[in-house]
Amino acid sequence: MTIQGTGTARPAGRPRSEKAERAIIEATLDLIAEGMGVSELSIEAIASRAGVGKTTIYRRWSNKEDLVVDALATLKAPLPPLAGVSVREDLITLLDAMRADSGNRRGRCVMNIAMSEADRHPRLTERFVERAVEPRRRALREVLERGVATGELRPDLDVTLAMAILSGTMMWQSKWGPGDLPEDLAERVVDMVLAGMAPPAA
Amino acid sequence: MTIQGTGTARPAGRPRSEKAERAIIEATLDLIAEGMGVSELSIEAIASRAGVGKTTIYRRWSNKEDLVVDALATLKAPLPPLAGVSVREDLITLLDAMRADSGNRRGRCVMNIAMSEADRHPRLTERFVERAVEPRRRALREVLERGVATGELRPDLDVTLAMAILSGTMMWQSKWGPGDLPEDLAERVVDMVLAGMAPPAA
Amino acid sequence: MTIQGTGTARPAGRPRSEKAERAIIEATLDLIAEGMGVSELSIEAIASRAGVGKTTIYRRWSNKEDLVVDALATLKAPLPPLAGVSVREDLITLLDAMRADSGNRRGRCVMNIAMSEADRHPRLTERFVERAVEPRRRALREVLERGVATGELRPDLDVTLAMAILSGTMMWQSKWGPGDLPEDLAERVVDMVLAGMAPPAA
Amino acid sequence: MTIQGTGTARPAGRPRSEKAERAIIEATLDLIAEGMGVSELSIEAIASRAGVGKTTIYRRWSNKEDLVVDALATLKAPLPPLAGVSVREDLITLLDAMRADSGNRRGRCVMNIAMSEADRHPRLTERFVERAVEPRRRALREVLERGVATGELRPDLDVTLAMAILSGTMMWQSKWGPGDLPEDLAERVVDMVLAGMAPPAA
DNA sequence: TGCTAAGCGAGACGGTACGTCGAGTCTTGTC
DNA sequence: GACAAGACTCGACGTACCGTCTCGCTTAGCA
Repeated sequence: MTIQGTGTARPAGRPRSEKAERAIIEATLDLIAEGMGVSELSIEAIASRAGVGKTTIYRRWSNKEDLVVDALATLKAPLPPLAGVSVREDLITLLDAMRADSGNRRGRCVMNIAMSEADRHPRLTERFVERAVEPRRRALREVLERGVATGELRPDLDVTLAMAILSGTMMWQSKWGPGDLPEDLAERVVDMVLAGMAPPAA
Repeated sequence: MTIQGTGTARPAGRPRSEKAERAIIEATLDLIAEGMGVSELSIEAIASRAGVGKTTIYRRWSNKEDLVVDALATLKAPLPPLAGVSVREDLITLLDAMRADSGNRRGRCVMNIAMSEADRHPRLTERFVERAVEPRRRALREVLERGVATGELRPDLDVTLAMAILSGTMMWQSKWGPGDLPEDLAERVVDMVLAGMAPPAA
Repeated sequence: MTIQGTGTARPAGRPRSEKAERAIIEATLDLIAEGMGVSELSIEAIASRAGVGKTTIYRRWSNKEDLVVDALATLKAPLPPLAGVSVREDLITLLDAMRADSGNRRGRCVMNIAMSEADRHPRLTERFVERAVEPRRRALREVLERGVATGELRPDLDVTLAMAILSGTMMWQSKWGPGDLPEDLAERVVDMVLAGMAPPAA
Repeated sequence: MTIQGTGTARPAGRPRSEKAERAIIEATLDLIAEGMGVSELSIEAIASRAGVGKTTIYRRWSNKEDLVVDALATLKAPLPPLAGVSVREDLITLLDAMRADSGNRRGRCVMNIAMSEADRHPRLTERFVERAVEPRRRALREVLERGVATGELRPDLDVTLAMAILSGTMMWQSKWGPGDLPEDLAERVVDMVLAGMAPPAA
């Protein structure tokens, strides 16, 4: 009505409280980390733990999924910087980051949510893949393709399949493996798998 | 007094209906296959779809977890018979069974449930692992150890790690790979991975 | 089929157990006396307290009402014998029987049931009135009419109204009056009411 | 902090809806009038008929009794004004109000409930007596005592007993008498009973 | 003495209502 | 106009009985 629009129009009235927003996200992650799935998670519990009214949540996110996606997104560690020297080292760096991500309670829950709610909440999965999975996938692909180019890996390598092997192994380990993954896990995986990816004679 | 006890004494009263039991399991699996997680799943819906009173469900299973475990357990395909000739062939057979298991809607849901509810419902996971995961793990281990013994695989092979690579790759593919997994997937995985497991010189 | 009907045909098979029947009635009355209404009363509770299967109850009574009617019917004290000398004495006798009937836990409950379930369970009421109320009403009417005939009561007495006054007063007392009705209550009521029923001059 | 407290501080949050409250009471009375006792009465039915969630009922009344008491309390007609001229006229006025109260479906049900649930739901009875019975009892007592004072009634009258006679007669009639009580019933009762209460000689 | 038919206790069956909890929405007064 | 508080309708929870239905066993008279 009286928005004169000097650039980004500041809406009338009291601005939204960033403190509330942070409290909501934190409460959500806490509850997820305490073992709740998207469905066990109760908006009422989040509101209560965050010291916030339910309205304040629904004003920002129209449903649980959206809130969960945003909460999980704040959690993923940034991609580690790659040395770019050898393929082996870069792979170990990447896989080790995955191991670390799954090493703590929260990270493990992120994976659970991501993997389990796939069929149930397609939009959640879609957004999660876009934000968290794709960047890692892209980095992995780049390293492998570089390896093929530099001759560190065999020229006929099925890069997609190789990605599946590397990622899948790490995920499987963090899911079904021993509670605390050994520190040199990434190294050992890369070494074993690389053997099948190395050029025939070398 | 007049219990003659020919082995297991039949308890007094009307015996439980096997038909009802089957209907409940079927309804549960149907609903899971339609995309419901353990939490979205409503006992009321199961009862209604099975044409059964809620009491009849609660009489047998005291909570949702127990029911879901029993339902999932009826679902897993039996282990495929192994030819036992070459390690490569047996591995392909095993991995292909995993691919098939995950190829249909129900199988995929089984995995989702199993993987997602792990932290949330520890008893569910425990029982599921015991019934479904362990037998497959054991078979895989046997094949690999046989390969080491016969010299088809390198003598210093880390069998546990190899198992993780094989299983993880298949799981990852069925989770994040294309909708319909290619028929020769198992073969390609085995071939690539075997390269790193074969004896050094041969 | 082979009933030859020598008088009352004994049906084939095991005869019904009188012990069970008595136990059921007793259990029913116990539970009513413990403050349950026709609706709070649960067949399951009756069966359990009587040490009897539910079938055994339903075989005899097709619904709760019928059972309750039969149970209550066993409870009413028989009408007291009337001296037949003076109207005043006979009235006191009758009213005192009503007082005694309502003086104990069970009797009071009978009245509660009878009065409360009237609109709800018309058939119950109907049968209860027929068995328990009518005989008393008839006795009262006879005494009053005899009084009119003998001149002990005024000739233009509205007998029906007089009955209502006498009965109603007793019922009201047993319902809203003090817990233990005074022993001479009937006498005092009759005396006060008779004053209005006596012949004008006398 | 900022509660200025102009008398009774309004509690935080959305205030309770009076409309819902009225709808619940109305639905309750409707169902009672349709012949349901306290026990047949289902909260679910009340909620559904009132177009209200069950929670909204349980938020206000913690059990059926409390709801029923409140519902019945809204029903009782206010005490009729008394002319205060003659005892006879005032008694007729009071008794006629009782007759009218019991003349309609709802009123009759009120009495049924009140009388039947006495032993079963002591708190219900207690509160009902306090709200509905006591005021009438008090009015009746005052008229009778005035009559004794003015000499319209005999000086040695047992007022309590007289009250029982008058009230009991009316209740008995409305319970066991003909469906539609005659219009002059109160008059006739008072006249007959007064005869026994009038001063000896006059 | 053994057969047949009904009664018996136990208890499972498909249902209905209970009283509780949380979802997502709406409605207050305050900031 | 955002905020906390909390009432709103709705629907699932797990429990208790309903009245019906098997079960295997008992109890009688008739053969």
